[in-house]
Amino acid sequence: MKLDTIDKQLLVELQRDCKQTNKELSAKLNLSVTAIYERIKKLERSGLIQNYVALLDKKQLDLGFMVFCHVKLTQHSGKYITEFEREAIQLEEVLECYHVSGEYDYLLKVVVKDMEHFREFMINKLTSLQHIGSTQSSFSINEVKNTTAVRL
Amino acid sequence: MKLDTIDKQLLVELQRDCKQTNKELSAKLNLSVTAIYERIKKLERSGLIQNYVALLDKKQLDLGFMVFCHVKLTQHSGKYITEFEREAIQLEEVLECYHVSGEYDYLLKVVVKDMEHFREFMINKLTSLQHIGSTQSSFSINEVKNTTAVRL
DNA sequence: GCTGAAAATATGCGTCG
DNA sequence: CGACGCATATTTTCAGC
Repeated sequence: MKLDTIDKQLLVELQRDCKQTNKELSAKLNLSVTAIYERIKKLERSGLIQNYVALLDKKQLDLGFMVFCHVKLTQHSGKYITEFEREAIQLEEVLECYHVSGEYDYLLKVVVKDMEHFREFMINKLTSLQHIGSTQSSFSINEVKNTTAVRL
Repeated sequence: MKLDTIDKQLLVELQRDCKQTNKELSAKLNLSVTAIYERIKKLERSGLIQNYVALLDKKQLDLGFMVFCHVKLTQHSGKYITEFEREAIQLEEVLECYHVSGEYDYLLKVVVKDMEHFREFMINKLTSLQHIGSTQSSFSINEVKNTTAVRL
């Protein structure tokens, strides 16, 4: 889909705060409420806007402990990869999972309450997955930047 | 803030789709529209709901190339750390940046169009930051899971 | 893309358990 | 205190141009 300057401004705004009313957006972008409405619907239909979500404060939910787990599989056949991925997706502590290049096969972003819970996760969930070779974990000491908004 | 079962269900729903109407939510949770409204306002006021955002399809925006950059600083004094972080935050290609434990000091999630653009980013932006020692990059081969929603 | 009206929703209030 | 129903302010959504 081809985007003009107004579409891009609109996406910048919606990535920042998707609960703004069309009226507010129309004032910012100097367009009528209907024009804003039509543009947003078009962006939604095209799939460019995937969904609208609420972002929560993980600290308040006792999920302030973030760990990046690098995972190596024992073998790399298609069957092993598919099986590992199917199981990894199910783990609620795993917010993100990427098949990556380099020494390790996967990079996982894991969110738990504290070290105790991470230990539980490692023992009972991650290392008991099929085909897991070795893992290496890095703990987040400080979240310097974390945004879902991309440049336009 | 103390959350009961209904609050948790509400947060599950809002993490999935924050554009649902209070009417839809009231049907799902068997509560009145007003009760849903009051609960959401309370969750917003407490800061537990941080914000509402639109998530976009990066592929369609020509940002389908994701790279994880592990960064080592030349020194680790407070001054160097602060300076690196202040500069890293500014980079639009960097969606996330964490100070982490382990061999490398930082883990960055970088989003660009393709390898060419990543090369540009490395040469002109990342490696020209102050106090950068070495870096090691892993390319995302496959995004297996990527969610913003946490368990409740 | 705009204006203007209709339908749906959000929001504030008084009241009840 | 928190849930409810009702009344009204706002917003969304849809014609017609």
